[in-house]
Amino acid sequence: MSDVKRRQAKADPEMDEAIYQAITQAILEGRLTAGTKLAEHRLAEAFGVSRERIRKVLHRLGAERRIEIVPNRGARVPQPSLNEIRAVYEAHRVLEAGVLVQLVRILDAAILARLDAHLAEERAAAERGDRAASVRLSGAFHIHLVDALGNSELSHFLRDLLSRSSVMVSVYEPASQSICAVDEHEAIVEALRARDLAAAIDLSRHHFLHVERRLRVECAPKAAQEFADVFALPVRQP
Amino acid sequence: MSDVKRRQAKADPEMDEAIYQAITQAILEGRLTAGTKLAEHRLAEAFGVSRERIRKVLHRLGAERRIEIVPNRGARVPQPSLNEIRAVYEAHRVLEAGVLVQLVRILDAAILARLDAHLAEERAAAERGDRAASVRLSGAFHIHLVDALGNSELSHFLRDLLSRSSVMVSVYEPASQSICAVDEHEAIVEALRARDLAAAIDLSRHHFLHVERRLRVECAPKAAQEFADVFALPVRQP
DNA sequence: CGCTTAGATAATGTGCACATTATGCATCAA
DNA sequence: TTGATGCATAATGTGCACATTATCTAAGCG
Repeated sequence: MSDVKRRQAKADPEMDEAIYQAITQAILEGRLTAGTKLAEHRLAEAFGVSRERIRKVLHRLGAERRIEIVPNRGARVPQPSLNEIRAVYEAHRVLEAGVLVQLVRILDAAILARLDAHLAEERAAAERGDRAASVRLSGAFHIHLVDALGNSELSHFLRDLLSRSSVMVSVYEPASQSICAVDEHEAIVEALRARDLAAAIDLSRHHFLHVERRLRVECAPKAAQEFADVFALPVRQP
Repeated sequence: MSDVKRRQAKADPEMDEAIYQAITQAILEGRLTAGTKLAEHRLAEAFGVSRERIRKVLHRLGAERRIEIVPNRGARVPQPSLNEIRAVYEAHRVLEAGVLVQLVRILDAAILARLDAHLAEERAAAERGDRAASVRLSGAFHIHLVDALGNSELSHFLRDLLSRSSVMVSVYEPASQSICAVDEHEAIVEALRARDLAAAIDLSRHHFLHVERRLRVECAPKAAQEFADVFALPVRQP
């Protein structure tokens, strides 16, 4: 009672979210390579929290297909096959075709202005050779397209696909090339501005085929990482 | 030790899956109406399992947006607003447009044969006035369309949308009308057979607009249900 | 009479102990 | 040397006890 016997941490949804974001970001940014074992005890120690909290986050990640969970055998960072990657890209391509169909119907000056502003930003990053920004902005372009519809279902699905393809790119994509050609993005917006639906869909299709063609089967059998190095923030001071 | 003190149930993923399916089906079939509180203790008692098992299933359902979970306040069957329902239908419409774009490219005799077979089944159900079968088959038509692409990502997303719109229909749709007109489905297949993409998209679009137009705001404030009646199977014999 | 508030009660969140299962390793036989 | 087998160890799954939070009720006050 009055003892300092044990102190139970109060309900803290922010901590759950912080751990969730930390692991998600680590996978997206490639700090956690494919195939890495995610042991509950190790993670609990690295974050300085109890094992149950890690367990809850891990199951949530498993339900969202971001990690792979095998009963009684724990969780791993998935190593998708080339076919699964192609399926994700194809799904993105199919979805974007549908988005374009709807977009030409509701297109107005405000939407075009937002897309133009993004293209300018993207081109600036490409011209100054900022690869990190280029990767981020090339993904953001497709997010802008679907967000223009204002449909949270579609936006959520696309972000899910994009987060999955990001980790895939980090595994299979040769790092020397830029992800998306800015020219192709600009061409899509021009077709939209001209209300040329067939052209926009065709450009989008070829754009994705270009990206898919760059994929190579390059397995990255990196050594096991130390979680304390992967996650910078959870260093707790005594 | 050797006592019959307490017996821990061995790991049983099938039980988890059974409970998950039971709750999902109950929501889909309308046995659990919108707004019903899903108390952990009540569910544990109804299924005859421990509270932690229910808790795990509930969090999984919450992650998939099938139920609504508020921290420290428990889980409820969601009562979506009319706008949210429209968003789900719009997402379905946008996705199907993209599916049609890809479908006309890979269309062959086998796919058309499967679609024709389904249409015959659907028309037979409509002509004999089997409303239950009509509802089921009209949803299955759209599943057939996306499954023809053989992309599990797209199939999974569409099934998710369909399961969400099913519960919505049970809440908002007047029960006297059939969900989908078979004629409209047949017209879409005919446009596909003629490789007329623009017509197919337009037919699909109007088809969904017809369904959306039927939606009415009809709140169903039914009385609280007894879980023992809702879930038939978990009656455990002593 | 209406509003606020304090206590009682019920439901959810968390940590821990233990059961169960998988894995690594040494030993032995062919 | 290679393969199989049994044991030791570690990791995951589950139930329970307790802390925390929300909800309900009723008393008190303006």
